[in-house]
Amino acid sequence: MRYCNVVVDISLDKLDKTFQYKIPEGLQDTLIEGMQVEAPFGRGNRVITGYVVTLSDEPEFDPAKTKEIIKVVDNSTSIDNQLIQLAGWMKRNFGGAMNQALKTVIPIKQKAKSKFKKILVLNIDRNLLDDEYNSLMARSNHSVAKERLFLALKDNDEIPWDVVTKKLNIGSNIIRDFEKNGIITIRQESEYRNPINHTRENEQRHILNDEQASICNQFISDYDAGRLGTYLIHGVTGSGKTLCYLEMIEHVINKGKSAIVLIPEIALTFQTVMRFYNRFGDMVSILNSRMSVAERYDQFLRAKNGDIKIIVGPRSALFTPFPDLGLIVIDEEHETSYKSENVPKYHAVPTAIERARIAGASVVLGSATPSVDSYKKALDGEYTLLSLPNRATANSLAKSEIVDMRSELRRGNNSIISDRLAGLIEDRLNKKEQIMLFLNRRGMLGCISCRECGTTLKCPHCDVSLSLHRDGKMHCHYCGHTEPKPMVCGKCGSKAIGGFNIGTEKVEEIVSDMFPSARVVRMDMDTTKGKTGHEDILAKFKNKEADILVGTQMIVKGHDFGNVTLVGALAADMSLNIPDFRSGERTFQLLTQAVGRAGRGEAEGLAIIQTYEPEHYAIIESMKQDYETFYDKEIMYRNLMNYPPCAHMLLMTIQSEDLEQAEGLANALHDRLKEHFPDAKMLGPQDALIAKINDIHRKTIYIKDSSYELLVSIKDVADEYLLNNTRFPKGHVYFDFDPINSL
DNA sequence: AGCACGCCGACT
DNA sequence: GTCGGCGTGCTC
Repeated sequence: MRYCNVVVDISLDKLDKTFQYKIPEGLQDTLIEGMQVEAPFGRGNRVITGYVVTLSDEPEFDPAKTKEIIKVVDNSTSIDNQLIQLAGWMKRNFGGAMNQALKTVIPIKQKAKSKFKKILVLNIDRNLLDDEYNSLMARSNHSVAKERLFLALKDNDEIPWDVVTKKLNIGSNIIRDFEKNGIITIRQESEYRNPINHTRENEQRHILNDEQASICNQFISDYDAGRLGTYLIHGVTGSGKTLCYLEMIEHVINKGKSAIVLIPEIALTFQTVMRFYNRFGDMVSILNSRMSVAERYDQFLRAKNGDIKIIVGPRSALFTPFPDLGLIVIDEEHETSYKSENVPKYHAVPTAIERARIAGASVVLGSATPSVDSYKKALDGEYTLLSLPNRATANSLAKSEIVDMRSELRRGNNSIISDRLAGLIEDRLNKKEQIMLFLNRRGMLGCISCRECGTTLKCPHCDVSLSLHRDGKMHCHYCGHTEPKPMVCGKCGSKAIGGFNIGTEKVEEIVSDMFPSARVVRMDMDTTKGKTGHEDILAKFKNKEADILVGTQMIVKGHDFGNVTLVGALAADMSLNIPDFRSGERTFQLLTQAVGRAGRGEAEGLAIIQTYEPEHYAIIESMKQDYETFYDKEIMYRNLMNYPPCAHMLLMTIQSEDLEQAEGLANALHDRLKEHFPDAKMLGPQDALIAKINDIHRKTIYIKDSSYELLVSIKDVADEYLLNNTRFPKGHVYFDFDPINSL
């Protein structure tokens, strides 16, 4: 007997699992994973729709009670079907279970939920309510539930359905009874709000310059000729990439298609959204993390109904169910936020390309510092490379200098600010110009250690150093654990316990000390906690209410301040020391962005890069703003070391609360894979870079190979092993293909 | 969510 | 005994 596991298309936690059904004779051959089916459900065998998640020959449930599928819902052209196909592709290429992939792609849970926001409305006169109540009480004196509802209605004309069912604990049968007797009516609210509540400004259309026009025309003529594909726009900061996106989108919209624009969450600001809104008006909607599940679902509904044609949002906007998708734009395509942290750990770029292939659409990637992966594909001819080598405005790129912090140290300056930078800050303050100080904190774990015996203080739950905050307590960035800083070292008793914490707070302090007259603002995780914290600080700086802005990567992402003429990158090489093969790429991208912040206005800008490794090519080329040379050197290194994109990598993380289970499972898995794939290059098992997070032990196995398909089949073998694994029930394995941060 | 089952008090 | 009403628990 063949069986299939089905996720039920109902919005409820308790039903958020699979149900097994028998497959009737006639469907044995047709039914595959991902199909939409109708099946009997519950005692009354009411017909529900669901999605087939897995097929199997083994009953997992009492076969006597297992029912049969009714039929396959045939909607092969529907958008749901396209997205299900995409989910299948994601499962195959990025691991995870089919239902996890389905849930990422289709908002199953919310399906019924936000469609009907039900409200009970009192339908009769207040006085009549009392009569009804009294007559009920006369009939019986134990109708407690009805009494509760009457009392609630006495005080409120309208009560939300949720309140009635959950808080008052009144069943739907009673509500229906009230409705039948005309005491109440049920109002269903299904209106959706437009998340952009601003008036549209008069659009001043920019005329494309020659470079911009040329790449737009290439896209347009390809599109009109039916040549769909993937394009990579390599455009320096300020070259007008967004303008090109707008032009391309407009063309596609005029052809009756829709467009998805992906933007890194951090860049999803008011200004960016308004550029699209001013051009396209109510055709545009947005998606962001601050929206409720229901609000986001509303936008998907509007897209499905054709009410909107363009959506702007983060990674998840990729799954907007446009039935007539024509173009997917991914801005700042090198950003790490395009790789999902959750299973399936998909990357938005290849996933967008697959979605476009299914839907018959094109993809446009854009960046000033393209990812090495994408640039290689463009050079190999897999993508079409489009270049915007010049700034659109007259002002040229900022000049930049490298300051060697080692010689600074030799001269006796052990401050985090070099003499050169200090002098320039002084100068700019006098000229009433603004300064940005960018602290590269990537990979910095401002650790606290004993200077006597060298012990560093670690989080008791994670294998991570604690860092000292201004509140005098030590914090763990991974699990949030805090503890007070000890007075003496627990190991040797020395009092010389101190932090090497050079966070933004510290920089702010140092700078304020050095330049007492300067007004300094700081922007980091701590100061942007609130809803508008982000915007508030930026607005303050923009309005020249501050002279110096100190911050982490947040401040270098796409914000333009015309009056900034000096950018200082402190500890530029910090991110070079992360044990990750992409650290050079990351560093180059961050520094290039930081340098690009200077001189966006009339006055010429200058960027100072402070480093202990002035000879590193990532530092030198970012100073020169020379992407091509950086790429050549980086790809040589990747080639030499067999790192992506020259080869592919599968990272398996084996986790368990129990160290022995984690070790045992890792070893067993390794041996099994070695048996099947004796030639595969396998590293490990070993401790993960962070060997413990939240009391969960972590082991890793890396496999490198030039063939992605081989890695996929290795994962399949591993999956099969894990399915039958009974020796290590407490162990879990997570797969990550071409990992972004290989922690 | 939606549906039936079973308990409980009230009434014939 | 039986009837209507309410809470509970299950759904392959």
